[in-house]
Amino acid sequence: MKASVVTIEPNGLCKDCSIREFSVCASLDDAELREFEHLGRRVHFAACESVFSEEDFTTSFFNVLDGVMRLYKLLPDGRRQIVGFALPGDFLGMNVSGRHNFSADAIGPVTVCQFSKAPFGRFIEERPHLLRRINELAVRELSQARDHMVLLGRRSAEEKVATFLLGWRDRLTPLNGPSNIVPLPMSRQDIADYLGLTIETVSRTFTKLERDGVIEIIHGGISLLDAARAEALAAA
Amino acid sequence: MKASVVTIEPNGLCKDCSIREFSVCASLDDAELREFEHLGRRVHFAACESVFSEEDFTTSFFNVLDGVMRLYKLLPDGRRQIVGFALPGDFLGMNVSGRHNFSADAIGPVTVCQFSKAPFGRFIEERPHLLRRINELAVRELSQARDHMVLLGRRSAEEKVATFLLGWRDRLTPLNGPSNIVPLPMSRQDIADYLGLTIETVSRTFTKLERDGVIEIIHGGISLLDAARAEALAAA
DNA sequence: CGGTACATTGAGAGATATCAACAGGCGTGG
DNA sequence: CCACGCCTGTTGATATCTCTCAATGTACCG
Repeated sequence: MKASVVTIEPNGLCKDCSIREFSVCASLDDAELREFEHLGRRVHFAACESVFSEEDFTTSFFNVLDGVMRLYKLLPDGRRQIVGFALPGDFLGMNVSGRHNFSADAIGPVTVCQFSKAPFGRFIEERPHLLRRINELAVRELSQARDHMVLLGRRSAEEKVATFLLGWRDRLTPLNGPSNIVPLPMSRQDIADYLGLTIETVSRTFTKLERDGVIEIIHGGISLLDAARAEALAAA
Repeated sequence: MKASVVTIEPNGLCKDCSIREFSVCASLDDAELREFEHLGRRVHFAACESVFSEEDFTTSFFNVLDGVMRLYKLLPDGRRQIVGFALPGDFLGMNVSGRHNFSADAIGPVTVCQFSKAPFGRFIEERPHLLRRINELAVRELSQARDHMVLLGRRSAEEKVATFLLGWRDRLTPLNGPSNIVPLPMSRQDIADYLGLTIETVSRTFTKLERDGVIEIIHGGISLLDAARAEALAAA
């Protein structure tokens, strides 16, 4: 959460954008895309930089192009709940109050496509299909949010960790292709704050899963040795 | 969660609808409203009836007119997480998969305005401002969902209960006007499943809050004696 | 009046948190 | 190139909060 010191570079072309099909822009045709290109600018963030903070006035929307971000809320006493991780293709900045309702920072180096609120709003105004796409993303997020509530409220530590690993693997699949190697760019503390646990419990649970032959802990992630058993532990 | 035995009555007029200003329909003008009237039908549900179930194919959208519903998800072993309570003005049925992603049943008698999916979809198609309104509701729900994640993942039992009581009071204010009497139409079990606690812990926490002079437990709800202290206990 | 469902209360158990020590990796600097 | 220190992660011992199991109480309804 360092101060924001970003680098901006000229936009690449939307049609070459690797994440276009996953993103809001998937709903735009070629002509619209060319117009759209002028609205966004590519911005880089270094590891641990803040992209925006809860309660900031929203001035931009962000489309994640590369890297991973943590999205979180803090209680006044410092307790933190990570409400999600943002991956390439994710769209951030929607709100009703004019303020962000969570904070976001880069976990590793991150590239985003940043859109100023007003011009982007005008662009949407005339393109209901883009609005429909945005709504679709919001509704999908809402569904994920509800799943996560179930996890936070009703699952044991082991179920939480197993569910997280499988869910994270599944989210990475469209980006990296299917694999049993699951990279975990976030820290144990991040995982703990995402799952509503402490760092120690996360660590112990990882170790237990490894002892049980479900995973192997490797540098920067885990290897999923027994996906079937992990599924069973996740309790659907 | 009884089988659905509903009664249907002819529609009243949208313009007389008491919850119109809180609802999706707030975005419609008089002419649209007259057309809109023909799309929805008023449907009643008795206490504990199921309105729809998770994994059901969505065939309708619902606008709650009267009563309270619990929205919940179940784990395979029966553990339940209530993901929200629906009040008059709430709009249900948005999804991306074509299936509901939670179950909904009436807590007491409930009246909804039910819209068949296809005609409603067509109506929206031509009215981007309605879509914008729906999107606004989705984004607001998303924000609430994230707040609830913080509660589930990072708050103590006492904080959870205090937060719930204050939040519930605030949600009722636009409907009933401000009051320190907070009706609780849902059971202790419902509250427990909403807060990620057991019924016993909820009961004990209520009792403790009463002993401490923060609330008084009354029939069908509580009286908020010391709102300031409750706010403090809720830890913002 | 009795029965049922819901709520409260109590005693004890258990899962996760807390507090504390230790290990390993990595970069820095001698 | 090695030594040191820092940061992250792991492991252990203990505490504590919430859950579980059980009993009792209370309101509603036939």
